[in-house]
Amino acid sequence: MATIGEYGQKQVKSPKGSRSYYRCTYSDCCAKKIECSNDSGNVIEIVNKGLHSHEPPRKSSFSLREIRAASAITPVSEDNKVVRETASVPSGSDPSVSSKENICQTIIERKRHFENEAVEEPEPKRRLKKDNSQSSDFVSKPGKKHKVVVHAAGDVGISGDGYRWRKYGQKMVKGNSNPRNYYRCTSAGCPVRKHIETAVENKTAVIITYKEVHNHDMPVPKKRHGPPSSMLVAAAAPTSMRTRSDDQVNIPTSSQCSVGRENEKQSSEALDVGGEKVMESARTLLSIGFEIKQC
DNA sequence: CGATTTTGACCGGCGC
DNA sequence: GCGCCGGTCAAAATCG
Ligand SMILES: [Zn+2]
Repeated sequence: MATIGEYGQKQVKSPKGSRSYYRCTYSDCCAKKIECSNDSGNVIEIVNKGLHSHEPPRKSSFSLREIRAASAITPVSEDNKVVRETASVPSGSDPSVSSKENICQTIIERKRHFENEAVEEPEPKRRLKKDNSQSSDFVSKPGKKHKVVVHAAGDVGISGDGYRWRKYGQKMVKGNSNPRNYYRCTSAGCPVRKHIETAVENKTAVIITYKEVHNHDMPVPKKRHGPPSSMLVAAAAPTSMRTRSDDQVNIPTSSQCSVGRENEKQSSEALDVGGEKVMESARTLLSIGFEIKQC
């Protein structure tokens, strides 16, 4: 789907056939050309997309990424920013497995709790056809675990878990105008994956979904020269979110410039799937959403 | 020059 | 069985 369409393609099976794909070298230019050739070498189809809206090649001393970000035609750029911030923040829960387990347990508890509760389906406007995918998914999902999304506000410190992540994909998901980013732990043999997506509404909110658990120590201890002992356990603080179901945790500190939009509490709270067995075998899902205030 | 991002293509599942 | 959709791959580009 992407910005325009990606209808979902399937054919073009054999990677053999010449499928030359050209793109304008200009980073900001969307012009693309695709040449589809048959095995015989004859060009069957040529697709030209986009228009060259730029002057002839020229050297740009600015990094392309910055230019892209600067373009900021859509609010998507914010997302990138968020991601970057995420990667830079240290703090992390305890590297030990126990802490993670704790967190998982907490999530599960919440999930169950909400399961009984009514499912909120705001959808003020737009999408009235069969786009009830969200609600329908939740309801109809019988024995499917997957997805435990908890919306909890917290300190930005949580965003950085201290691990190195390599982005391996980005996709637009239905029902959300913001793209979802896919990350994977850079450590070899570590199956941990992470999805980050901006909330449907309230671009300042981000939903992070962790999958699996790390089987290695933190590769990025380079932060403080001091002894890395005694971390801030309060960051995750699974116990902190007990009792009150709707922890409207507002950002205590670091919530400085709210820019144009004020702090909408909004609170999407938790939504999840109706799964009986949440964690199956070695599969552990953990999703945490939190709000980020950026200047 | 290696690590990481970018991005279209591809795959497999599921709903209709 | 087709089409939609979420997730992943991998080559090129880019960063550090
Ligand atoms: Zn890892």
